[in-house]
Amino acid sequence: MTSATGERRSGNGRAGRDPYDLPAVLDIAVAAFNDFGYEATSMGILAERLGTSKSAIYYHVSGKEDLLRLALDRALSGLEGLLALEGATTGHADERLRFVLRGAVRVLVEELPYVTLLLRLRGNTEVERQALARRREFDHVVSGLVDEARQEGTMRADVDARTTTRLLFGMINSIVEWYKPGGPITPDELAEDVITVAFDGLTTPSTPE
Amino acid sequence: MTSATGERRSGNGRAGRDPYDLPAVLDIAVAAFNDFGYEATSMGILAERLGTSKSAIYYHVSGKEDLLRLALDRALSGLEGLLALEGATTGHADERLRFVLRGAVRVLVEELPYVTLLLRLRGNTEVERQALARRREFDHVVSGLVDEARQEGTMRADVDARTTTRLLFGMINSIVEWYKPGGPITPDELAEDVITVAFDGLTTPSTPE
DNA sequence: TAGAGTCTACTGAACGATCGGTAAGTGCGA
DNA sequence: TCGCACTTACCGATCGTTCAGTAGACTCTA
Repeated sequence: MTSATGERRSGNGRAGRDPYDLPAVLDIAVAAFNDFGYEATSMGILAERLGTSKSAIYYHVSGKEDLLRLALDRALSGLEGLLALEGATTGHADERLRFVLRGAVRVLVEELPYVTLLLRLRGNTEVERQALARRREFDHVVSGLVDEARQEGTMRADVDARTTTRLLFGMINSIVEWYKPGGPITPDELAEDVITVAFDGLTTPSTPE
Repeated sequence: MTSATGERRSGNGRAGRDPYDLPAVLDIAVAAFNDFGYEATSMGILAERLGTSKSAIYYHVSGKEDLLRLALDRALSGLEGLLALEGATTGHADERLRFVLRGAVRVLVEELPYVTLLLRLRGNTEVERQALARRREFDHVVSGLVDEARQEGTMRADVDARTTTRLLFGMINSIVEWYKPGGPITPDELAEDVITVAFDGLTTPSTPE
């Protein structure tokens, strides 16, 4: 028997297992959403993974969409918080951009399942559309940093600005599809690699002779 | 009334509309799968988009999963065909890699909805898992090219090879999420931009003085 | 300290809606 | 008359959700 929060401790109403709190339910729900996709995850298999009944979930949240809303808010809060930090608001655009990109990698890794869910949205429901709007706003701010860095002259201007931003995000966002925390590469190394590849490219650096 | 294949031409059994053939059904199905997600797309709304009944779809395909299988096969065939071309098999690794990346962008744009569907798979069913296996095999071959280019010395070796490949694919695959054919940027320009950003990075090139 | 009542955290059965898919019938051009 | 390309009607299964009930820990009163 695998229990998420340790052994039975009594104190609850029913069976011999710790009662779930909302964060624990959310963790397991988001993991399932990422495994199967949100739509393909039924409340039934969610209950199975939690080791409870379907209806028990409704004690903690008001429904399936509520789980999604809570999860997306967590991911978006992490990203939005990043933009409020000092490193993102002061200094040269080039430095601010690097700060935000490093930070984005950090948030992405720290909140991996939540950001993964966010990045796979399709916008079917109102909850999803609102989350997508917040995500676009984040993208928009970073896009502004790219523009500034180009005007500063530190960033190449022979590639369209929008294309640049999108390729940049494509690279970073792809991390959720393959990065495994606890693996051989640390989050800091990952952020460093992203900055290196993004700014300097894959070609062997020409050493001054 | 919007009709995909022109105006009514008679000749069918029931209503006054051209009969669908399989490719036409597939096109509309894949578009719907991409709009809502495969699981979230019901045969009912698929029929609605086709302007027919649910059961009419079953005249053309054996079921929902069959539509998915046909669509994924089309995307994968495009990518696999690319690896068989001469430019992908002869020459320096660096040149072959650039050829394949350019080609990947081309296939991605030409078969945009189909590749989009492929890149969003979660592996819930056997059909999806087999498609993912073929996709991994494609990735594996390109990954080999990256390895060769590093050994040739043309590609930087201070970033982990797997990480390099994944960031590269992340950048390219992200194209399906934002590229709109018929927009201001042509597929050739897009491929060129990808190669530029990937190999030379975003930093302003230092002009020899 | 007994007993009544309250609260938390569920259980199990059932709901109407919708799912993918099937069966049988049919208008119409060849 | 044949058969292509559908049609309407319907199937059992599963969906997210609701509801009444309840075991056990806790609090309050006498």
